[in-house]
Amino acid sequence: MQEPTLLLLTALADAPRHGYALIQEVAEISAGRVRMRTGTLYGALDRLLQQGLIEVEREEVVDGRARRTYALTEGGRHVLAAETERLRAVVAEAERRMAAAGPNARQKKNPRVRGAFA
Amino acid sequence: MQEPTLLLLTALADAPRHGYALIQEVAEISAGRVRMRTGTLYGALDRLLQQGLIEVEREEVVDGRARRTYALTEGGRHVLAAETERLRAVVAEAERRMAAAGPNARQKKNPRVRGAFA
DNA sequence: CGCCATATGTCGGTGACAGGTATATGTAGT
DNA sequence: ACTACATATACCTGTCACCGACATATGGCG
Repeated sequence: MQEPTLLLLTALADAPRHGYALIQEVAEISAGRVRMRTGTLYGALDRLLQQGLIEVEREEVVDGRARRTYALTEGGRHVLAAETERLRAVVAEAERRMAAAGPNARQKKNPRVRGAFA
Repeated sequence: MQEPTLLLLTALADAPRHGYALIQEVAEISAGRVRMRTGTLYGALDRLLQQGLIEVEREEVVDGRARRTYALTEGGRHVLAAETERLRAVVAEAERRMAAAGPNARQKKNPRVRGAFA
């Protein structure tokens, strides 16, 4: 599971939401870092729907615009819980190792951080 | 960045290691969950090398077998730190939302967790 | 001698995601 | 009235990380 998908499940964790609202919610959760495209969104929703992690809670028409609201299923909630648990363990391990190497980590003169995405 | 790559950086966080040792280290970190294939490993190493996040620390021949040892660069250490920080925030947010919905989360009769990978 | 662990690498396929485009309506600015 | 933007859905194509299989080679064990 990649980050966009994880953020989607997270955005649905406290309340059901429709597609467009999820884009905004994801942007908010990630502090503006992740601007999810519609292609990514609806592709991911289809996938999650198929996996039974989310379900269509209701379909309505608001102001002449169709709106489909999605909700986490029980299974989706379990997967999200397991995923966060797993990630927390990895994060803890990474931090433990960085701390262990920190004191005597050798310093190079030319870090030369090329494209570094983060 | 996907999990295999993150685990690779984590495995290098406390000490330099060579390719094959990284596969075992990753398995250990993930409690046996992730069994990294050589295709994934060397592809990822090439990518990380190119991005300047790791570097070849030394090449030697041990018992007739070539061994290439990789180490995190300064840049790689920064990226790993940023990545863990970011993930920690997402995990915290997901847990906060799950707790917020938990008390009154409606229970469905047919969870029907299909392939759920986690 | 065969099998396994160690150790490196390549190649083809798959699937998630990015980016662009299409469609349609309501709202706000000029 | 025209333009631009926000809301809201959906498809389609390309890219890239990862998977699985295969290839190659040495050393140790039974």
